[in-house]
Amino acid sequence: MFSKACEYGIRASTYIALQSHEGKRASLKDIARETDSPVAFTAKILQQLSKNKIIDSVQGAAGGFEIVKSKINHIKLSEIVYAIDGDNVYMGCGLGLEKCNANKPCPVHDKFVAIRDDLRDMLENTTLYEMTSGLEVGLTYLKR
Amino acid sequence: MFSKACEYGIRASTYIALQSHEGKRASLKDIARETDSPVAFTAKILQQLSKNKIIDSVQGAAGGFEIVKSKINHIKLSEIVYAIDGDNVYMGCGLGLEKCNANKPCPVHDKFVAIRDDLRDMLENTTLYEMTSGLEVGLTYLKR
DNA sequence: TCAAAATAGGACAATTTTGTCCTATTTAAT
DNA sequence: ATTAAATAGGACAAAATTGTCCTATTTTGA
Ligand code: FES
Ligand code: FES
Repeated sequence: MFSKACEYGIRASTYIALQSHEGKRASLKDIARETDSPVAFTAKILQQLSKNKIIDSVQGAAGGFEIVKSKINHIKLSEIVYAIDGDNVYMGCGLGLEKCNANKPCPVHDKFVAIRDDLRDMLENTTLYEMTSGLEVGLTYLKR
Repeated sequence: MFSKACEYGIRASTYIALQSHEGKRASLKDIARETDSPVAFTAKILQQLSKNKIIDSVQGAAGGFEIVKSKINHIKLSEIVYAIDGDNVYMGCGLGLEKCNANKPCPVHDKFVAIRDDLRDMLENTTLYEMTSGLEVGLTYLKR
């Protein structure tokens, strides 16, 4: 569904949101540990998210990554997915034809678009805040 | 969503079904041309589908690939996807945790499972026959 | 000022996926 | 029988994705 990079990116963003909500800055090491992700690879992804203004990075000792509190409620999964995986999730054809196109649809077009739209809706309606709410009370997990 | 191999596999199977329905056997060359897929790579995928009893292959001159007419109506997309991509579509976690697990769910579990189940339903309820019906009348396409 | 701790970023390596090429085998037609 | 046309399958190559390593830079705090 999503690339590994995107999966790591969502998990990392969620953890950063969780920490930021408590006023804590998250270090790369912590993020990688708490999301069970490879450290250096995660670093690259965080750079990408930072360039896309989804997270903020602070260099230097006591630096790390954070998300402005007021944004946690507004950042949607769709933004993260788009920043890392691009628009394939939203525009791709289920059978791999060059872009989905209703004017020359593949045989699964109608059924596929319905599912893809549900997925888009889901991503556009799920905020980082929503992602963190179950974590705090031990209802959901970012690693096992 | 699906791997390239799987996309090619679905397109190839659909074309073979279309030809078999008219009593014609499809050659690798024709299949690759009519689905705009790389010939040798498609050959490997057809072998896989053949081993999984989804299509039949006939060696020798005038050989090719075909699907028993009575099966066209019964072969579901889910079987093709499973034969090529395995069970990741059905069991995978949206955030990449080792297998989806409702007892230790990731933060998108509930929403993701709903979409994944819709996708599964779609694949399990779409037959090759249904895939071909629009092709014959020029309503849908296997390439552009 | 200096050392330590952290991110930034370039270069590289490993793995997986995608794709090609060549030879063997099978079958039909001559 | 021989040849031609087709799939089977192994070995290999290319490309994309995933992951590592090292150095530079930034910042804090002693
Ligand atoms: S054309 Fe294939 S999904 Fe729209
Ligand atoms: S645990 Fe992640 S989707 Fe079910």
